[in-house]
Amino acid sequence: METPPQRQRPGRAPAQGNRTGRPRQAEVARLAGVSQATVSLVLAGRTDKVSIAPETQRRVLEAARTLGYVPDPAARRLAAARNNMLGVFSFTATFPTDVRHSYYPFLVGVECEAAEQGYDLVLFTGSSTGGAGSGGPEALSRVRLADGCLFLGRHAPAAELRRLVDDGFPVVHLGRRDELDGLSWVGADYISASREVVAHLAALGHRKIVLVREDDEAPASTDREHGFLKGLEEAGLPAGPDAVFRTADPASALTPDVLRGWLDAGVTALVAEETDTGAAWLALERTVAEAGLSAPDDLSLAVLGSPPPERDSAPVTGFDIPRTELGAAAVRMLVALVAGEEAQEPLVACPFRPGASVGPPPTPAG
Amino acid sequence: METPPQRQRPGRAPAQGNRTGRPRQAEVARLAGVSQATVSLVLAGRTDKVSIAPETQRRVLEAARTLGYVPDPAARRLAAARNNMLGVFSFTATFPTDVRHSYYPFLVGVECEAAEQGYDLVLFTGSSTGGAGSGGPEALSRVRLADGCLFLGRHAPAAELRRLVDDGFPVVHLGRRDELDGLSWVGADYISASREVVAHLAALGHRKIVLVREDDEAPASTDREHGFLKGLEEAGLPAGPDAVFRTADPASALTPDVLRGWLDAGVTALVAEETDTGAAWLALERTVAEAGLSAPDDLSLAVLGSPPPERDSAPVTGFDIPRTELGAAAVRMLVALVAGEEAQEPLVACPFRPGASVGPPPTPAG
DNA sequence: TTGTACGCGTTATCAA
DNA sequence: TTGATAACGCGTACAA
Repeated sequence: METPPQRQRPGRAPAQGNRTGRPRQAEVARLAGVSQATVSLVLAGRTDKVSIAPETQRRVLEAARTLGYVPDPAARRLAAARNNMLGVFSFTATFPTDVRHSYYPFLVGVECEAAEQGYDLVLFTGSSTGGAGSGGPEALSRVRLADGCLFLGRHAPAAELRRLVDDGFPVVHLGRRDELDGLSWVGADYISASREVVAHLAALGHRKIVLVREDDEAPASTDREHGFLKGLEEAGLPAGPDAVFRTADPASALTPDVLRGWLDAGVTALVAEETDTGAAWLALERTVAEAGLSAPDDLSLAVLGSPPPERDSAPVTGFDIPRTELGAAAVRMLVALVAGEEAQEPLVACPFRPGASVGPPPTPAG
Repeated sequence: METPPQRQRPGRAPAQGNRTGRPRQAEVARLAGVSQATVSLVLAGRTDKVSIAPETQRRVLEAARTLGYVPDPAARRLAAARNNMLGVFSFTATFPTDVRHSYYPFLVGVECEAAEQGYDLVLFTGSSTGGAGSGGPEALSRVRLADGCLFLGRHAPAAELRRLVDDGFPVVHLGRRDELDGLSWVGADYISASREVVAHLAALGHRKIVLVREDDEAPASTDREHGFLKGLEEAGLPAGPDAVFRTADPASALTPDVLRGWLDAGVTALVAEETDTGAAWLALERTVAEAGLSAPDDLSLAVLGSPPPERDSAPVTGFDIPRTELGAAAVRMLVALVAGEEAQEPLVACPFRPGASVGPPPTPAG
């Protein structure tokens, strides 16, 4: 074997060995006896738009196969602004110790739909863990490796998101997010679902219903209240301030006395919102038990969402949050944005879930 | 070579608006009144090696802050071959429906240690889901976006891994993997841990011990057998072929009759390997119950690993697999490789776990 | 101490 | 149909 002692000509003619040790299009081109541009065209499959001699195509493809050519994702993204990858950024630790609070169900849908759409997934871990660029604006900036990015969690910093959106980087937020205009999001239709729960109760004859909720300004909370009030209105029921019991600490504020006060006032059904912690529902459930009452005999109970899955008791009336479907919908929207299309319908319906905790109101005289 | 006066001056003076709408170093340079190279130096903090006027540095930093400059990860990777990100690739779905079979515990350690080391994490979903480049060699190639990559799962295709390794791309495999030389890996020290379990049994007085294992050539299985046999040897116990019961289907092959046969032959302790499915241990446990026996009175039982966590009965003697620590160790090794250093010790010790399923051998005559 | 020039690997636009 | 050539944004020898 004779390796002529050529001293590395700089630039022009690509030598056989490059920094990465892996063939680039230039090498393929040399082997196929064509130009690098032709290689790019053939490999990108754009042969219909520019039309290249079949024989040439064959040579290029074979050369690529021989050399084991694989495109460099970074270069692809840099040059074409696309590399067929979607980012997912979650602000809480992606792999929390407590699995219940994770975004697992969403991610199942995301992963599945991304594959369906022919995109690969790239997950970025949150800055909460104190990674490389935590704190700085760089933390969010790395998502630019992908063609677009999905954001999970309520606490996505507005400024950074704003920046991405303003730069025209495709972003979809999982969960309603109205204060940032221009930001696309998909979310569960808590309003309709909550209204439906109230309608169900009203249809059974309940005339006085109280909502127990936490003191939180998150859309997920306010949406539920809106839907609840709307449901009361539509059923012709009083929707005064007494209809909503709002407290920062349901566990201590929701005492058996409070509960009995409601019943004495004619309340026959209680509805609790569901949150990350499930505090409102858990407090309600516990207080009812402490007061020696039980649903649906003494009163009806419903939850605006799904109660923590750890209980194996009878199902509670409420609605299901279609987390997997939400993830999939988010991916579809992101793909649309990446393709330069308009974002579609952001709301995903929550199916009503009948349960054993709701019945007709008890007759007044027992 | 002179560039003739073309319209739309190429390169030289970067206009204010670029494709991404986001400032690049050139813009920062213009605002600070320096060259783009200076910006790069200052921003990279290499001011000690080239030494730049403090005043200049101040101007550059301020300009960068004013414009809200953030580096482009793709460009960074392309130019410098580094972007401070570590990849994680798992071949089974990253978010399986069945959480027990996931790599969750590993990932907890990986995420934590990556943050510790100042690296960001990028997760690539497996080709199993049928993503963009499933099947093709491109599936694995996208990991090149990161500085190095961690691979999870037994089924990482050898050819693709070989390619990455040959190209000098830093790769660490989670789990022993010897058939690919040059491939770095970290794994649990099943051999020592299994030996220790046998030593524990021998010290209690057991003289005849049988290992129940599946018919699998995975290192995780063979390592356990090696350690088991080594333990027998060191205790001066017979390590003949009878000492290992190997079957493709423990559930049907491990009958109460087989079990009684062992006891009649003087066997006083049984050891099962732990695998993904836990088939060997589950079969053993069930058969013992069916035979009307119980541990540790009638015989001693141990498992080479941790039994499925769903049981809330007494702890079984065996060893713990330090999954989280394994993830962390893998990250440390990967960081070393990325830095061009040698890979360190690949084995992580599995702590012995005392349990209630092991005791002294029953006295022959009851 | 700072600026010039080039390369990283790909896509895209033109002439030829 | 194909082949130069220019970006894409950043890092870095080397020259000034």
